[in-house]
This record gives sequence, structure tokens and C-alpha cells, in this order.
Amino acid sequence: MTGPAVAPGRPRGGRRDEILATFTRHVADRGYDRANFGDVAAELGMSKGTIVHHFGTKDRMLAEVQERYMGRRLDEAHAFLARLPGPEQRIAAFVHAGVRYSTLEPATTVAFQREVVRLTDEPGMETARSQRDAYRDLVVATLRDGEEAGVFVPGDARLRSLQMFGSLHWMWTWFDPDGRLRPEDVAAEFCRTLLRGLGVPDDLGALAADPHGPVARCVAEVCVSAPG
Amino acid sequence: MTGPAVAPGRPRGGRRDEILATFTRHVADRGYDRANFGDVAAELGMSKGTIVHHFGTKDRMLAEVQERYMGRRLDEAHAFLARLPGPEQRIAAFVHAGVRYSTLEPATTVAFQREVVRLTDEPGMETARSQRDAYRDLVVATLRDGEEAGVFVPGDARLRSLQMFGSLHWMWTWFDPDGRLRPEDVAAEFCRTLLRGLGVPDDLGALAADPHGPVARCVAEVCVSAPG
DNA sequence: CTACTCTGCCCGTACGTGCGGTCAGTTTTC
DNA sequence: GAAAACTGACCGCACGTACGGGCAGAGTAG
Repeated sequence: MTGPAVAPGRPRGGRRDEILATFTRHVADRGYDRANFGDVAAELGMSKGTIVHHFGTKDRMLAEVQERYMGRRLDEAHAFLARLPGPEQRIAAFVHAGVRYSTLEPATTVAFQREVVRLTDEPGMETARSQRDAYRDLVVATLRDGEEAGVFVPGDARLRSLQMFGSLHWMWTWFDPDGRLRPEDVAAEFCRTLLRGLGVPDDLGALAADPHGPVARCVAEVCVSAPG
Repeated sequence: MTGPAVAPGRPRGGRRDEILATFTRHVADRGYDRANFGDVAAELGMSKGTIVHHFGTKDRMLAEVQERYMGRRLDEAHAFLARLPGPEQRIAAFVHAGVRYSTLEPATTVAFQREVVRLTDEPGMETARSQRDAYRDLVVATLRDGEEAGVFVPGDARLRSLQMFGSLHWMWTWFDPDGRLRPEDVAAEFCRTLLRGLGVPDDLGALAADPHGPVARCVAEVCVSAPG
């Protein structure tokens, strides 16, 4: 039995969230391996021991970052899926949301994306991994629905989901939330190309891709700013 | 000894390449931060000091991996661009090649992709960065050519190139060269969806995407197996 | 009210380990 | 014999984390 104080009770103290947020930013900036307790503690004016007290180990801290992040993403996905019936609307929503994360929660999004690989092999990541799988399954199911409905041309839904996730998850390497490029424009361009690639007629695709259209508005309502 | 014909003239001899290949594999498996001299040396039955003797620092070793990798990729790109006139053929070739790397040089490809972010800020990576930029510029130019020729529907060529690179560079997180999924099939599916997304007519796109078609054959001839 | 105790948050330090890199010297190659 | 290849011991440091204790507030008894 390791630390009994960490997981169950959810003490949710003020300092705890602050630590997690700072740690997340450091992971986003430098990567997990180069992020360290000392820097986080120094920035918050506390001792390294305090961090250990709250989280136990570095691994668990990262796991908690991933789990919280994916938990929010899953909630949002279920919310906009409930509101958008069309397969092309739903795929567009996934794209709009995926891009939107980069500005809504830049640090957490980058931290998640650059350390996703740890979900596959690292122990202690089972929860986060199954959340990630559930999210991907939602996309795959949507792609299959669209095929059956005749909205998308037939193809390999799993491969297409990976193609789509690649474009979104790679954003952390080039997208700057404070830069000139606006996230809505990125999402719109990605949507247009992807939907056309899936065989969606141009007028239907353009409506779903439109940054001011119904899909983007729905996503904007569902995906609202989260605590830092 | 086991070495194959030690090159007489140059220090670029067998042992050095062996070190680089092993280091590359370790970076691919564990990431740059967790890859270390000790393990590489132990695996090759040599001293840590030998590695330092050949490469100086760890940073430089990674830089050399990236530079060699991008150098080969640039040569190949110029080769198939010279042989394929059509913009849709050229884009398809970039995709076929991008997928092909994953099986031709799995270790180097994964090492490159998972550490690409170091090209942007790390000092000593200027050469590799400019090579990467040159490669991306080739794709962007091809996309613009295709627009002007009326083969692709108008759009943001830079964003489209990032969308495309994302799909390919993300492969290291899910593609298994020894798995059941064949790389040609991945490339074909990616090509079909992407080319259709760019507005290429289905028959023209299908030909360029075909794993046994002229484009794939050209790429297979140009991108041949390289040493580690 | 005071006194006492319990408890959760927090601190500072010290330890062990792993790693990049140095160096003086030896072996191998041409 | 010079240069290159290689060795193994060693250094210094950064980092995760174990540990013992401090402190403040809540609850309780008198």
C-alpha cells in the first residue's frame, strides 16, 4: 500500500490545483522529463516536499493532468453529439473542438498532446488511456454512421480517425495561441478539406465548417473556459 | 571482428555509424531525454568514453541523426518531384513517401518525429531546421502550383501542408511496422481522403493513391532502404 | 474562557541514483 | 611513430522522494 491520502477523498484544496496548473504549464513548455518539482515549487514559493505531499509521485501528477483533461473532453463531446444530428456536423464539431482546446486551455492541451505516448505503455495510465480510447471510438462510430447514411464515401473509418487526430494533435508543434493565426480559421480550413475528403458535398461542408455557423456556435457554447 | 569492410580512408567508419544507429533506436524507444550513453555503450560492448570521443555531446548526436534523416528525405523528394509532373501526383508521392519511411527506417523515423519539436528552439539544430523548412516549402509550393493549375480548389496552402504533415508525423504514436496494417494501405487511404479533400476528381485521385499505381511505384524506386 | 489533542497542510533537509561529460592513459591502425 | 580509437575511473550536478518535524485550526472537555 502506497500513499493513502492521494486518490480517494479528493481534498481539492486550493493549493493543490495551483500546483497542478503550474506543473502542467512546465510540462507543456519543456516536456515531462525536463519538468521538475524544484522549478514548480520555486515558482509557487513553496517546498518540493509540499508537492510530494499532495501528489505522491511525478507519474501520478501527470496521470491526473491527463485524466482531468480527457474527462472534460469526453463531457464536451457527449454534449455536442447530443445536439448535432448530422454525421458531417459531428465530425466538424470534433475538429472545431480540437482546435478550440489549443486556445481555451493552451497549457493543458500541449501537455496532453506532447505526452500522449505515455498513455500507451506507462503503467498507472490505464484510466487516461481508456478515456482516450473512448473519445476515439466516438469519432470512429461517427465516421461509420456517416458511411451508412451515405453522407461519407466508404473507407477505413479507423484510419480516417487517425488521419484526423494526427492533424489536430500535431498542432502543438506549430500553433501559437497568441499568434496572428486565429483558431477559427484553422478549424474552418481543416474542416473544409477533411469534409470534402470524406465526400461531403461542398455546400453542406461549408456550412459545417463555417466559423460562425451552427456547428461552431454549438461547440463554442459547449466548450467553455476551464479553471487554470 | 564482426564489422563489414571498414572504410579505409574516412573516419566515417563502421563503429561510428553503429553507435549512431543504436542511439537512434534508443531515442525512438524511450525518447531523447531517457536515452543515455551508458545503455548505448553497454549494448555495443564499448565504453561511454568512446561515444563521447566520436560525437562530443548528446545534443550533437541528435542533431546528426536529424540532419542525416532530413538530408535523405530531401534527396528523395527532389528525385520524385523531377519524375512526377502532376500536382496531385506530387502530393500523393509526399504521402506515400511519408508512410514508407515508417517501415524503411522505423527507428530513425520515430526518433525524428518524436523529437521534431527540438528543431524549433534548441540551439545547434539550425541545419536540421532549415532542411525541415525546405521540405515543407516543397509541399507548400506544390499545393500552390496545384491551385494555380486548377487541380486543387483554392485554400490556405500553408495550413493544408500542416494538416497533411500532422497526419504523417503522428504515425509514430500508433503505427507498428511489424503489425498487420500494411503501410501501402495506410498511404492509399490517406491519399484518397486528402486528394479528394483538395478537390481532385475521384478517378485522378484513385490513380495517384493506388499502392500499385505509377506514383507509388516511383516512390518505391526512389526511396530505397538506407543504413541506420 | 482555557487547555489539550487531533489532523491536514506544509517545510527543510538529506539521501540515493543516474547521467553527461572529463581525463589520463592504453591499444590499434596506417 | 603519429594519429586515431578506445578504455575505465572519476567528477559534479540535478532530480525524485523519504523523512521528521512545525504550525494552524477544529473539535472537545473542563
